[in-house]
Amino acid sequence: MTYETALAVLGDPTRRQVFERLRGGPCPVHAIAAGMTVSRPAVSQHLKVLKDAGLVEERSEGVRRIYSLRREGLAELRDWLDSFWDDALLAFKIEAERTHWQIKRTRDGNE
Amino acid sequence: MTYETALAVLGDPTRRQVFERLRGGPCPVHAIAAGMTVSRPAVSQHLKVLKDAGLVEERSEGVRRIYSLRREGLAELRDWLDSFWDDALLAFKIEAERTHWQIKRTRDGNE
DNA sequence: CCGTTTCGTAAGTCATGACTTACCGTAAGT
DNA sequence: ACTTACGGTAAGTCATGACTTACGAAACGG
Repeated sequence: MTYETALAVLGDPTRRQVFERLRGGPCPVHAIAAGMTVSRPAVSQHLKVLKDAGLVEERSEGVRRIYSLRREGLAELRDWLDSFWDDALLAFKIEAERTHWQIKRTRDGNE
Repeated sequence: MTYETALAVLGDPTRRQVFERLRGGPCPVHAIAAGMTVSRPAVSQHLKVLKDAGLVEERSEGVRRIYSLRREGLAELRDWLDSFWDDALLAFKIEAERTHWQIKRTRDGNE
């Protein structure tokens, strides 16, 4: 989805914990909940939010629902982050063209 | 600071709006609030949170407080995001352990 | 000086959403 | 068929935090 959604969804610590739990690989719900302090329904609810945000995908295996990470869901967020550094480069270039001063700066911004 | 903080802080839409407003360059508080629907104190409060998270920095100019973006505050979050792809690469590498592939994702900006 | 601009903080309100327990359907084992 | 494991959904509670207005302090202009 959008980077806004990803940020809002991953902003919650518990939900992030669920998300990171899946870095180890696909996992059924009860196994995710086992390592956490909150109840299993709470985990289910977080998984639904994560799924709606495209950060996680679900597959059925009998009575189990196996959830796994969906890294593409993070792509927009990553691009958004990168664009901030593009901003810095752009501003740097404009500034360099506008003024002929010698510029000694760090890569991150003004000082 | 940590990527957890960055995610929690940027999770709020209004706060993100304040943050993105600063992409255009340093800005005093009243000017930020001018383009928004919420009150000026609300903006101040968001700026405080952003500053505590290291995402923004403040400088005084007379009676004005000029806020500007602090891109380093995003670095940890970006690294965290990248690490997800590292996960994928690692798993892939293990999978293809017999063939000696060189996989590389290029990105500038690393200090 | 005195009024204005700028901004942070205090105090209080209110909605959102993260939990809980309870319940239901479904699949599998015996 | 009965029992158990698994997990989604409903309903209700409760705390967090995002707002508001009101106020005080600091710099500046007239």
